[in-house]
Amino acid sequence: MATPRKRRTAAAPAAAGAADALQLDQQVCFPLYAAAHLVNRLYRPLLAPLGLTYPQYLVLLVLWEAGPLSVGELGRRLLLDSGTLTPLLKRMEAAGLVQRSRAVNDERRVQVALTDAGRSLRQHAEPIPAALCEGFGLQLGDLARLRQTLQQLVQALAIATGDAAPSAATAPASADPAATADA
Amino acid sequence: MATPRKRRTAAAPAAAGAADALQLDQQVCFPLYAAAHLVNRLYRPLLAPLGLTYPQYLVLLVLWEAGPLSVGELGRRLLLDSGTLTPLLKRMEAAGLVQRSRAVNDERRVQVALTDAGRSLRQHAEPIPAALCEGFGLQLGDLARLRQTLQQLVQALAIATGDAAPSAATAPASADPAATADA
DNA sequence: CGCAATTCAATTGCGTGCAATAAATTCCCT
DNA sequence: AGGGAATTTATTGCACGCAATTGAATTGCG
Repeated sequence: MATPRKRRTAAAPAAAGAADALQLDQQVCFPLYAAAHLVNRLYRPLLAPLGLTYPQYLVLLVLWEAGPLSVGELGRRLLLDSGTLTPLLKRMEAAGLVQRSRAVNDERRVQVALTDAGRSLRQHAEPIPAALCEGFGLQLGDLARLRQTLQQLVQALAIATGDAAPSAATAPASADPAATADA
Repeated sequence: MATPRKRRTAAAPAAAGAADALQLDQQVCFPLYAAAHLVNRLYRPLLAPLGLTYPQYLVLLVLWEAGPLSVGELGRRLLLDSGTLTPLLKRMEAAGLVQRSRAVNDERRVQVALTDAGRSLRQHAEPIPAALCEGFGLQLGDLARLRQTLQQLVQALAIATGDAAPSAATAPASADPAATADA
């Protein structure tokens, strides 16, 4: 346990203006990156019994809420592109959770619809959000504030990266912002 | 632009206790997940000219700050395991940025040290944090608060997932928490 | 009507992430 | 000293995630 505790010691060679911007501690993106992966690890044991990965679970969340959707609409809501979604949806189809079929009115589109198995998985997923909040170690108020800030951030980043998603992924939820914040 | 604006309309079939916990809008993890990927996309065009990916950039941040480290110590600070780091470090070695060598006192360990090329890349990375904050769309205060909350979250998640990292990834930075918050 | 531009999904190639396992080295205890 | 447990890195297999490209279907414009 005696890690070589060598922390900003003697010869700091380079530009140290005011709190070096290249220091890991000063970065916002690193804890964002790390938290996202850690949350994924926390989900894994909860989703594995359902045979799901986290992005697959996200697809189900959207479909449970908004019925059959095209691949493109799914990607717009989850901020994912077809290169990610197509193989993922094929796996979910092979698992019997969704059904993919060309839209009748526009043969370019592929409609993704839940199967009975996919629909009935919902009840098994019900306890997941609550189970997750266990490991969060944040007050409910902090959690709601975090959610709101992250949604703002996603909104801004989606614009900055060119993914203008007007009614997706960042929707203001129409209710008061301090409502329950789930996993 | 007329997306099929079908938002919690008529037949909401399942349990709607008080703001359904399975609704995407209610989740904290989804904007966390989405923001992490969007940040990655924002980094990409900045890092590509340096021939780096984001996790490779993180490795450099740590090495610039804390000199030669073993693979394990790198993983402890970045919350990554050898399955991720080993091939990544091999690519960085092939690119001439780092040098991997067995430690003399403990042949199990692999020391990762910067080469001259890796060290000199630092000056090219200096403008990156500032360039990123462009697309963030948050006040500096919000950004600092977000960073602090995320660091708390990482701390809690690291404990919950078993990665107890006492002096890594979440270090309190020893200074005042409302200091400059960089990318 | 005809044809170019656009939209949409799929494919390819590469780089993470991580669980599970393997292999080498060191530690520790008797 | 000897031998099993623990530590450390590497490997394998699978699933994202995304840029770039392809190919099919539709739209739009003259």
